[in-house]
Amino acid sequence: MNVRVRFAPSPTGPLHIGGARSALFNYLLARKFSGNFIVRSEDTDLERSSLESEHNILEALRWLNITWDEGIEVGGDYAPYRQTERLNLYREFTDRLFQSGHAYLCYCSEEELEKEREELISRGQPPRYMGKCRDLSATERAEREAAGLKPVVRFRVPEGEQILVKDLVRGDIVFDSDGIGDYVIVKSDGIPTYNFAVVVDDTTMKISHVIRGEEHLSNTPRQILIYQALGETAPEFAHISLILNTEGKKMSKRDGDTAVIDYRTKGYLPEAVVNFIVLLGWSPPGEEEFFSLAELIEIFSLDRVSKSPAVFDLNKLKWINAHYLKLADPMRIAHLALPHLRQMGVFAEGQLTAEQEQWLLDFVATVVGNLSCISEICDYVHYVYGDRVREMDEEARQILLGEPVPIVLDLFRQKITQIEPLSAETAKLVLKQITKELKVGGKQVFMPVRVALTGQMHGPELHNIIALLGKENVLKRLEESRARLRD
RNA sequence: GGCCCGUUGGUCAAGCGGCCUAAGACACCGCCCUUUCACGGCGGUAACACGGGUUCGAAUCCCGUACGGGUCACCA
Repeated sequence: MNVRVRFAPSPTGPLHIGGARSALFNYLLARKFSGNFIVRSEDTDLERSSLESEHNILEALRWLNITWDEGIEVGGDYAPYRQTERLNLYREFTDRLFQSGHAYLCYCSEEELEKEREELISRGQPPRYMGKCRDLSATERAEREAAGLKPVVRFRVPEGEQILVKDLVRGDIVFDSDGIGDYVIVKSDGIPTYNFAVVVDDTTMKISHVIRGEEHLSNTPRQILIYQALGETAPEFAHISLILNTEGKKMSKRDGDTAVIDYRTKGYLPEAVVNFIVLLGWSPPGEEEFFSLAELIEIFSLDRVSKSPAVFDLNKLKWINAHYLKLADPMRIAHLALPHLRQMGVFAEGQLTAEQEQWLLDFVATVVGNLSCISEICDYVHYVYGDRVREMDEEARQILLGEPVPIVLDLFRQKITQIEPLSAETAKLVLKQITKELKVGGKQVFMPVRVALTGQMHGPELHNIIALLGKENVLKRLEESRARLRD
């Protein structure tokens, strides 16, 4: 069987984590079985849909390296791939449903429907449409038309039927058709609703597997009913669990960091985000946890997808990202870090000089092991850039008050002044010589120099700091610390 | 409220009736390495929601209860 899967977001906001995971699972399955992955747009909500959101979603997918064979911007045999461009098709299918008696026009007003809903709830019944317009006669319809009422099209839900949803991750689920009221399939403005359009699209695009979020599970029987009315076979379904925030609620825009693209600007690597996302709700067969997209295609399978919801754990994402950061080409990290450093004023706009480029590369190399995302590099700038020493805390001051400190710092200044050229290697040598000449422990040398230079007791490798700072800044910082000591 | 889904450590999760005195990972804590932070290495704390069955035997199967979630739109 030819595997054809799709990701069909509604372009009403940026791509969020949950959507990215649905897209990823679909993509993985398509690649695994040499099938097709389709991306389309469910933009029938004219109010909230925007091209901007659509762009954002596609951009985020591309960033994650989730590519599609058919769909928006790439085209394909089943184009168009935007629902608002497929209106004629939906009309055809609506006609088919009218002809077979599965659909009818409904003229009920919003107020009427609201009243009905309230009554049902107060009687302890599920709110649903009870079928008032089900069997309107031709004259009754004409009356309402004459009164200027705009009808919607409703689907006639059969009575007393059991609807079986065979779900690839949750097993068989049975729904009772009596719990479902006749629902709207075409709005009064002629635009189809989701439940109808999705069926028309999936069936005409020959979709074989529908992998989507759990929130669609209770919609599935409605859709199956339409497949049956149309005489089409429904695809296989797989409903994956929701992704929750730390409070255990469904992740929503309000939680902030839900937009995938934000992770790019914060300096997460796409391979890390993919690796993290796939581990939410899917578990690998072995103990290895790091996977490339290519490896995931090999080993991914729906039967290791979890039924229970997963909480988004930023700690784990950071850890995974740190891992990929260490593996990545320093040049790549440098380029990604550049905008952050420009923002901090370390670099002006425009082309870097060869010297600056080298400095950037060295900087990245000395701190990349400590980063869990690239924007954190900003926290390290003060160590290695500029001639001013950072405000120091009491503990650090104490270090400078130590007995042999002036001698150590003096000797250090002398040697630094003389050394040519000043590099990480020569700086290392200088430090070593001082411990030898003064016959003191390493800590007696390193700590005072570190504090005098950075104001901090912690930080990157000292010799790298010295080299990155450069002779001039080192001497200025030394002078500043000495002045402070005298106060 | 009806229907539907879910419930293993703080988090992600393995587990598909005996291998479970429940794996692994993140986080946390400790130790080692080290001039510092980190990286790395080693170790530790910590869980089968509850109650009934079924079975020689249940985290695993069944039924209830509780809790969480989804859905019931002219949103998708």
